[in-house]
Amino acid sequence: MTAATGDKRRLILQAAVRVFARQGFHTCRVSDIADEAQVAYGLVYHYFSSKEQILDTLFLERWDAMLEAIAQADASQLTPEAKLQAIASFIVDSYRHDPDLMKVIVVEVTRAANTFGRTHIERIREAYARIAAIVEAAQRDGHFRTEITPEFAAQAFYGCIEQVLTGWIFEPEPVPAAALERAKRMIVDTVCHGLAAPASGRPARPAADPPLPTLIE
Amino acid sequence: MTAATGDKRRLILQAAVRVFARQGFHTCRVSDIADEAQVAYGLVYHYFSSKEQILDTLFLERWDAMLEAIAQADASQLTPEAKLQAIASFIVDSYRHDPDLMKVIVVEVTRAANTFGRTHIERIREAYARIAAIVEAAQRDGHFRTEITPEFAAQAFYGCIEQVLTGWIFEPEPVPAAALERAKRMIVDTVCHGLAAPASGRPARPAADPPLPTLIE
Amino acid sequence: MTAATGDKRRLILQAAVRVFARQGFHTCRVSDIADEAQVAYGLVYHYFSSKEQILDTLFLERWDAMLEAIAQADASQLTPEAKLQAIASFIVDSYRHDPDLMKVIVVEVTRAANTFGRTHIERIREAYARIAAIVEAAQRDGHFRTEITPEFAAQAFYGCIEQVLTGWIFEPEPVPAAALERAKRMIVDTVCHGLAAPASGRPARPAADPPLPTLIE
Amino acid sequence: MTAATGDKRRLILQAAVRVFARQGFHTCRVSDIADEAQVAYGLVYHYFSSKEQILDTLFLERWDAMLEAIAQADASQLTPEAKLQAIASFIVDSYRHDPDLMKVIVVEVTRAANTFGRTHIERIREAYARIAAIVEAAQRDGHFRTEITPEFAAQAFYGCIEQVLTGWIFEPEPVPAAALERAKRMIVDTVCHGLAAPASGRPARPAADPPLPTLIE
DNA sequence: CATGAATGAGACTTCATTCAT
DNA sequence: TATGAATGAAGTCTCATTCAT
Repeated sequence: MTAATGDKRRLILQAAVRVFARQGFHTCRVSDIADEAQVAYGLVYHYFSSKEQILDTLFLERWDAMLEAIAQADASQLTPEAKLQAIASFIVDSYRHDPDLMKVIVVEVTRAANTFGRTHIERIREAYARIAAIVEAAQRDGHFRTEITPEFAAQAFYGCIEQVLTGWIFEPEPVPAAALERAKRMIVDTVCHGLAAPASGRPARPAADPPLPTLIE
Repeated sequence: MTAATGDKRRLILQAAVRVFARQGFHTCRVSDIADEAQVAYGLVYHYFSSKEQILDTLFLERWDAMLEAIAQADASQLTPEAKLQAIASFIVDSYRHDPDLMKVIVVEVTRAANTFGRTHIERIREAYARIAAIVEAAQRDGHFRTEITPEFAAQAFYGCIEQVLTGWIFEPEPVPAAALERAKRMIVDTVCHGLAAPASGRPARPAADPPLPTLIE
Repeated sequence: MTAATGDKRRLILQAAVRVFARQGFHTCRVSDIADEAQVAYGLVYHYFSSKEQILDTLFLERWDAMLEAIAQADASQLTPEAKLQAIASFIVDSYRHDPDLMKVIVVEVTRAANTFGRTHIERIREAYARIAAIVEAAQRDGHFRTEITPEFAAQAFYGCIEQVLTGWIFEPEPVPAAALERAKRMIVDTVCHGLAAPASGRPARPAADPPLPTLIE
Repeated sequence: MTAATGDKRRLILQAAVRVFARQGFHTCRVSDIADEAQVAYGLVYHYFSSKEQILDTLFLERWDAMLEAIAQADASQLTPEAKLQAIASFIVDSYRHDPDLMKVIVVEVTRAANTFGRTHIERIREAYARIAAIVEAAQRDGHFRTEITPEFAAQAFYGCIEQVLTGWIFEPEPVPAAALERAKRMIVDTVCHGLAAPASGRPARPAADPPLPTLIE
């Protein structure tokens, strides 16, 4: 007996992660995936109906885990800031655990406004909505201020994380674990407390917004 | 004779923006661009050596304008927060002025880690570096606190903006001007002052970081 | 144990008839046959060496029955017209008994001039030859006139039948039994006595063949 | 200037006729057509959207010519028998003019009950209907007897012709012109006057239809 | 400058067939 | 017998790019 059923299927998925990460979804060929998995070309189509479906499968598996993580954070007894910390940690740890997979998800799905992003937009927005719900609750109980709408706050928080991931993705060398840990803290620190020095106080919103010069021709 | 030289060239570039925005770079055909521009197929190759070069041209034109805008902001006498405000405004106004172009740049270039993003990585990082320089100066003169590294701060700031843009990009309907204006302020407000209510004070960094449960299997 | 040996083999053949009839030989997959027969994929190849061989088997089984029927008709004491009637009846009854099988034979074999028709051409012509032999004998004993060559007469007779079958094959609904019976009679009536009204007499072959306008450019 | 526009398009159509006739639609490759036409592979797809569309084009062009020929025959002042003669002549002459094209139409379309035959069934039936109309008119004015329904008569007539064509199609050698001419006459003679010797008279329909032995098991 | 027909390499997908169990 | 995973050759269609006019 060789191995469990679905053995090769998992092999193909893992190979696809490496190939998509290395070459990009549009640039790689199905044969690249088969070669990487060391299986016959046709076997890819035995398990998946198309190249797209492989990516869909990868995304959905991982994204559902993230939705679950956000839900768990939300359901916890932590402070709002700690909840965001838990989410940021989950995503960063996901990256640590499988950087290629996170690269694929960020590069090929969540930003692919014309292809997979469009396909999975509902699932993606579900994550933002759950983060926004955490913020909204925090505003109600006074932990967070109300000038920032929850939806915007969720975008800022998630955008901050994704940008950090993007930075790592572009790095040629693996990112040291310490940098990952530092990023976890800085993400939440920045989003919760801002860049401004506390001394400077909150400028209580500039009395008159300085008319910013539009630099567009 | 009809118009100035380069007339058709500009027509093709503008058509490419619309087509790339609508269908995506990889999904569209050169003939789609020619059709959209209402010029002959071959003329596209008279002005550009490849489909890639069209996107390169679009990106470089716009990105250089952004680098210039950041430089201008940095060189100004504004407070650090106002400088960031100027940059955010520039980008949001760029979106208002030509949403398709910004969509193309964000979707097809700055996140395309395997293709154009890789090609233009130096130019892209130049923007982050310039923002980081603004933050660094602000830290030196006490406006900004030093717990957040300038590089990280730049990522957070730009990531926040790009996420907001991404949200708009995914919207089926045009975003109202008021929403754009509101976003400009919220971006800077969030990044500079954070989500936390001032009453809650800066938690002075939790004495002991709560060991966050890693949800990775 | 369930049933006799070759049980599954027969199951596969019957399933193949339905699948070939429904989808056509070229358009169906071997897996479609296995699914229809509710047997494992590999079992098809246990009993048959290829998809082609399944069709060959189906054709040969049925066609030999037809050759036998023609031979029986020929050997009988019936009048020539009754012999043709017996053959027409046999074919029509074959259709009634298993329309799918007849459809497969007509559509996939007897007209498939480049594939199976070519392969089985000898067997197919054997049928025409036997019909021609009946006509020839009828001409010798004065029942049939000699202006029509026996070979041509056989083609006309068989072609008439096959066209009627083809019409039924294209029908979406099953053909009522009464229509089948009517067709049996009309086929022989037409081929033996023609469309012309008896009053009009045989025009003794037009003295001068009117030069028919060739409509080919 | 080389040649008229559509030059290559016509070249491809003609090559397709030869290739479809030689190898069959399902068995040939698009590259075979391109090779036969001595044009680049891609040019085939410049003019036709698929291999299927090439066959559709060939069929429709020719079939419409046939419908027109039938209409012309019907509109003429000829006797019913001469009208059928004109139609048979047209089809036989079509075969003489381009045997490959007729082979393709008969083999790949009019009998392809699951593929092209189904697609073009309406157009095909239009031909039968027009022939039936001729027969019906002949019945009304007493030229043709009424025991055979016009629809059946049309099937018999057309089936007879198609069977003759099929015989030629299976011949390895070109059919001599004399054989074509002979066939034209025999087709109409058979269908109009039948095989039975005139002496034998019309058997006034057998008083009691002899119960024909069903040879089906 | 402008046109669009022509080229052909390349990629996805299908599916008949084999084979280990 | 029976199963269905595994194989890989083959074919359709796409489309960036070239080129003759």
